[in-house]
Amino acid sequence: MFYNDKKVSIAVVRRLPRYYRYLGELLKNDVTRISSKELSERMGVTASQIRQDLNCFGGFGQQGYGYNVEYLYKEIGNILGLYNGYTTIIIGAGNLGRALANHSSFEKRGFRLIGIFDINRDLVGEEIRGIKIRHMDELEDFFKENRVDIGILSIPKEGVAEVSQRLVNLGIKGLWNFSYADLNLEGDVEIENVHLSDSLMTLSYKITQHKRW
Amino acid sequence: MFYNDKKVSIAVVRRLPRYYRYLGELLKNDVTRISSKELSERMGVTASQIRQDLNCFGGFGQQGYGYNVEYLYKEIGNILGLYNGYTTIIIGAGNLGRALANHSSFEKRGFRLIGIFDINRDLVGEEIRGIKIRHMDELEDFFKENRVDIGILSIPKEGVAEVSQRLVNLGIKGLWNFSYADLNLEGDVEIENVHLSDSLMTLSYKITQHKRW
DNA sequence: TAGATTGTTAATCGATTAACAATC
DNA sequence: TAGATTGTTAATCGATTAACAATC
Repeated sequence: MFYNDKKVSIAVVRRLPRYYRYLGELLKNDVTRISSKELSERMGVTASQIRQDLNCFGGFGQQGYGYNVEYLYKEIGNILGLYNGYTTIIIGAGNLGRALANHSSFEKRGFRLIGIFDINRDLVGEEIRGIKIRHMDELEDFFKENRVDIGILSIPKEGVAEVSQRLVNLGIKGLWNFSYADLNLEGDVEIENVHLSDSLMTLSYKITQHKRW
Repeated sequence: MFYNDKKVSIAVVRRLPRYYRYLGELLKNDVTRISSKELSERMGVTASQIRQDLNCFGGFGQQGYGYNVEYLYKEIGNILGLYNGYTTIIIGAGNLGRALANHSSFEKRGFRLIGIFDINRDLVGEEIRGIKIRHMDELEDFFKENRVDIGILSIPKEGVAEVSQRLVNLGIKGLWNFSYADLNLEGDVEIENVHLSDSLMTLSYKITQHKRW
């Protein structure tokens, strides 16, 4: 069977990492099989949704049995591209950039941080987790010597348009954007925005509209 | 007219901060009025969606004229609760907690950081942006002396269940959760999760499924 | 007034849930 | 085999888009 023709909605995709996380926990607890019903109860979603979601990518289960936890875990990891050894670089070695560089859980998911860049020459040469900070001028040379898949943008919004376009021109595949601007780029690149302020304001809304208060 | 009876969907709410951001930019550029059509073109959404979204909360526009930028900006800010002077505390003064503490843009949106807590006694007394780090043991006393609205959870997932329940028991209104676990709490609290790994995996999926490669 | 644009209803589209035959 | 549970189709629900009368 071929599933690559169906267009999978972003809503489904955004649920995959959560399935992956729960399956990882089950695996850690030596659970070998699970039904969509039991998983749905643990996760607080419907069993129907789980089966629909998974069937966007293939028939991973077995009637009367359920799903093999390890197999499903690996399949979802594969769908998410976690075994492709994607490399990342961080642009902007400020507080957020440093925090992300030190966040070991990304490595655990198969992402490899290979470079950190900043415009501040005072930081150049400093090392974070064994990776030295380079000046932005070295970016083009770095791309000649390394395959860089993902750019992590932890710079103020003022510089992000120019820098991101530069990365796209260098052939980067994806941008993980923490700067508070919407990227609008010429070229073929995937973008994932993390707008922390938006998230905090959403929480603020929920609190404000809460019935109890 | 009263709009407080309509249940506003989370999809609408999550778009409000983005409207707020664009309106803020317009205001900065001295634009005094804007139509849903023009705003829709700038933002890359439909004019219909903008009008529908806004009308969940009230009729902020005027036929034949459009929307007054400053008025709409302030109204949305008010809906989001940005003028309520919400206070925040950070739990976990590791890399991420520090980065969030130094992130001045939250203050710009009206949130006031009043405390930072950690279990590591070596950090206690240290100051970040003038706010000294306290030990977790001081949490209860701190609540006696301060109104705390929002808890920012930047701790490893192992401790988050206990700590968050403690905060809820102390009467916190909202939790902004950066730890890689889903909170499941007894009590009345609003939760907003920021699962960075999930976001990175979503980007990884987009790259992996991209047609060009 | 005439033109522009909203607020709002109706139509469409997509996502979620329910149901059940297939089958392990 | 009988029971369990999937894969998948059909029904429902909700969100988005289109249309247009109201009105500034």
